[in-house]
Amino acid sequence: MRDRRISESTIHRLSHYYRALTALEREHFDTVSSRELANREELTPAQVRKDLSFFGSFGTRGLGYPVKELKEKIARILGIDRVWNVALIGVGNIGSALVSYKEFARQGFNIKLLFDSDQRKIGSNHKGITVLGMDDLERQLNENKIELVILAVPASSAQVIVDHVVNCGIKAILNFAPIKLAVPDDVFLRTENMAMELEYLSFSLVNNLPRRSDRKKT
Amino acid sequence: MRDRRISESTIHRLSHYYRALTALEREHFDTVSSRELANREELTPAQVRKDLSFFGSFGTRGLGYPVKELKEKIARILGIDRVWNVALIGVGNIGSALVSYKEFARQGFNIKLLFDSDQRKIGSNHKGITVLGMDDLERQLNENKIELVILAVPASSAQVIVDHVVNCGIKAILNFAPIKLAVPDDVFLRTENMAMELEYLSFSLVNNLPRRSDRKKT
DNA sequence: CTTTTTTTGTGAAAGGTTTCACAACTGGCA
DNA sequence: TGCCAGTTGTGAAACCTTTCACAAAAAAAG
Ligand SMILES: NC(=O)c1ccc[n+]([C@@H]2O[C@H](COP(=O)([O-])OP(=O)(O)OC[C@H]3O[C@@H](n4cnc5c(N)ncnc54)[C@H](O)[C@@H]3O)[C@@H](O)[C@H]2O)c1
Ligand SMILES: NC(=O)c1ccc[n+]([C@@H]2O[C@H](COP(=O)([O-])OP(=O)(O)OC[C@H]3O[C@@H](n4cnc5c(N)ncnc54)[C@H](O)[C@@H]3O)[C@@H](O)[C@H]2O)c1
Repeated sequence: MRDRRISESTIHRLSHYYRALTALEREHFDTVSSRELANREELTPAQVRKDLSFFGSFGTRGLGYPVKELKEKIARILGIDRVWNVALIGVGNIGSALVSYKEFARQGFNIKLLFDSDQRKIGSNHKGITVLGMDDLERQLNENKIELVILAVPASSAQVIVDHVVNCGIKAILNFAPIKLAVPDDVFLRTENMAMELEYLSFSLVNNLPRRSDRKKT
Repeated sequence: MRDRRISESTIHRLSHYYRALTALEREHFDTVSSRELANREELTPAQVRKDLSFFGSFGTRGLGYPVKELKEKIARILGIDRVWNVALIGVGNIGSALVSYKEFARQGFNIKLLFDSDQRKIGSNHKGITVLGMDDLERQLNENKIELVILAVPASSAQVIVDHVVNCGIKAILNFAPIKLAVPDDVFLRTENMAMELEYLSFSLVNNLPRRSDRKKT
């Protein structure tokens, strides 16, 4: 954690390394070389070493990286060595799918509260969590120490709700509505856009690109 | 469509332009400047002009770009000026959410077939589409001229199914399982990884990055 | 204990993307 | 008709990311 401005690509690759290390741990590897780690996620050894070098020296020359330790270090860097309290707003098609997504819980993202504006949904139960109404938003977010909000509402309501959420002091939002949302500079916002991925595939098909590419700009 | 190798970032930005142009059309604008287009999607005017210049000269100096025409041109480039027949495999939490996703249909991605291996799901109906069993896969994909497959099955079965799908001649796959899948070089594969986006937010929070960034590498 | 093998960590080079800056062109107006 | 304001299209520059290549270090072999 020196002076640097770490690139988004590097951070995304850390997520890949974390996933590969989880598998390696399960397979009882004690150490792993940059080459093996790279192979598992379709990257290059040099990239692995360069990425890790931004954060310190974790390996042993001639031997490689200690699997368990490196995994913990990366978890630390990514901030997933702890539990994050998450609220999800909009318990519709995609919202209710996300509530059941085990990967989130496994990485420490604990969906603790659900909100919806639909009277028929308020009070209903999803995976043991009761859906709350929007009027209670601010108090509930505070009382439950929510730090992260997932937005799964229609595009037409998204900006209004983001404003509200930001007003409650939330600094990180994952948005699923396919729309550009405005937030203050100190709020982190990421937007998942699945249609965009399909469009990329469609472009690839009609242009018959010479080489496929998985993952989105690492 | 000259000689070039268009970057992934440029393609993703074309999707953004398309979205902005759709809105501009609805608002009855006839022309739009690179500045206005850039503002709407939080990009720079120079980038808009550079991106478009890879594909031709669509604007008029002193005036800007014709909204309707540019939108059509971009649809053409992205390959969304036609209907793509899509099959979805794995009608679980996320799979059934995706069936209801209107944005896909709106952009010409027509989810025509649903598959699942679960006996209880086979024969059931989602948005008017009957879920089929996996043994019928090859014949159905061929008969229905499916060109694109969405995979929403557990990570543990994903590779086996991809192999099967590739064997049926499918050249484009959108995968939701958080796992690295192997496909031949002539098959386009994209993997949506939502946990990765949350991890990026978590990293941002603990490292208090100086500036937020929406969208994934443009 | 010495040599060989392996593999990291990292400057430097190469490659790629974004931004700059301005000539060239268009439309409108006098 | 000539001039002005506006805006594109695009080389060149600046910036950023990836790959290369190798010295340094450690482990393994002899
Ligand atoms: N369905 C998908 O697979 C999918 C995929 C990607 C993105 N998205 C996007 O996710 C969003 C939700 O999609 P969906 O298919 O789940 O729609 P949906 O209509 O099923 O769900 C939206 C939910 O938000 C609630 N809601 C509406 N206005 C609200 C408000 N002001 N405050 C609180 N809750 C409110 C509704 O009651 C509903 O439960 C949309 O923006 C959509 O474009 C959906
Ligand atoms: N739930 C989410 O919000 C979410 C989000 C992102 C990614 N994902 C990923 O998407 C995938 C599906 O997640 P889910 O929550 O919908 O799980 P799920 O268990 O609800 O659905 C999986 C479906 O796949 C079917 N299936 C299993 N094996 C199959 C096979 N061999 N052939 C055909 N169908 C088969 C199952 O019958 C089930 O209907 C997982 O890989 C998950 O990690 C889920």
